[in-house]
Amino acid sequence: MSNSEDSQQYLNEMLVKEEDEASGDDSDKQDGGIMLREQDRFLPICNIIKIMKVPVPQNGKIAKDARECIQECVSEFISFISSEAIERSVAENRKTVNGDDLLVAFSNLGFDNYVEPLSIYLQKYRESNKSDRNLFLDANYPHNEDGSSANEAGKQ
Amino acid sequence: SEDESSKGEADEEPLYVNAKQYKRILIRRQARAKLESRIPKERCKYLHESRHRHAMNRARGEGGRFHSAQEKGDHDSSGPEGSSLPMTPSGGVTLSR
Amino acid sequence: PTIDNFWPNIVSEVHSIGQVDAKHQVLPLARIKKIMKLDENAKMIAGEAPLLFAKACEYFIQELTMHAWVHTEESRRRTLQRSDIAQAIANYDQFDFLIDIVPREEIKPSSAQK
DNA sequence: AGAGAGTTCGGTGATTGGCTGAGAA
DNA sequence: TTCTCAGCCAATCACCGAACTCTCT
Repeated sequence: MSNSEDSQQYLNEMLVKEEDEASGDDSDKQDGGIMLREQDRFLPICNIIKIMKVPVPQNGKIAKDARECIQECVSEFISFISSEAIERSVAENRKTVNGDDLLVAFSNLGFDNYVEPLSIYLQKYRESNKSDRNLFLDANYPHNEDGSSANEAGKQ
Repeated sequence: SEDESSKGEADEEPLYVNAKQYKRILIRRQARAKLESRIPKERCKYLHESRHRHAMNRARGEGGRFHSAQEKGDHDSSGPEGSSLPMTPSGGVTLSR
Repeated sequence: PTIDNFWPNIVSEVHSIGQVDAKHQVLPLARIKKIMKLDENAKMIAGEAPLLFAKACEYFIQELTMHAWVHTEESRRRTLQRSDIAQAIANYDQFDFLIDIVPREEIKPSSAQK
């Protein structure tokens, strides 16, 4: 429908943006239905807390301010890396952001520590998906591929 | 070539930041500015009205903790004696396996 | 459990993973994808991208919390609070991208400000 | 072919507040 | 010392993921 006229849409949104909050502070606005809720911008607070408790000692406590702060930081983390990764995928004339774009983005933005474990994780994910598909497809339609009998059975 | 100080810095940000992130920080700042109007300025007390009501109507122990919804309305008031054990969850002994 | 051992432990931990279980993730992939889609330049997103982010976010939360907890202990407290996170962000230049989310002014205690 | 967006659907864990001592001040 | 506030419980229901279809390369 509206694929190539996006620029116009964004300009319209810019114009709509104005000081609209004048009176009342507890009732939320239903302004044309474009207001973002917390569950659209953040990851669930419960999951965040669970992960925060890992490096904190057993008897340690976490203030509410701190939980919400981390919650906001994580969303910025995702957006920050995504922004770089998306730009790379666009630069290579691809419509889809893939895992390799993310890995490059992590590297370019100075998150070098993340690259090795995430590369391994990504590789394992692609392996397990491939093996699942191959087993399923081979059972139904015996396809012949070059070196298709690469079976992996490594488990601790 | 890790040089962070040789940036033609804008007059609005006097702090030096990671050179690898500098450009992206500025781009993200613009992107967040576009979203600013759609973001409520303060956090709401709770996310869902239905879950708020659910929490308010739940049975609570003496210490304010949530308690198993054994009964809703007060029907039993014969003291904590006699039925100290609520019920064995699986009907069997849960000692050890 | 120290900062020096954090990434080596992560690497050995990821090696011990047998098969990646897309199910039972700690963080919901749909929510991660929704956050990525808030970027106006985002068009299509590969399924592996939110999965990678789910892991990366775990690492990020743990590392930031761990750095913050150092300042909690320095102040001889048992409760991690927002100012500890602000200090952690100020002291490690990998966290610079959060400078607008948690401004430097939020560092309350009388401590060194670069 | 394969890969992702947009549905729909059902199963399920994140959401949730009152009391009280841990602990910030 | 004073007094704020985070942990503690588990039942509902909004939301996540799985299974589809459809489009695009």
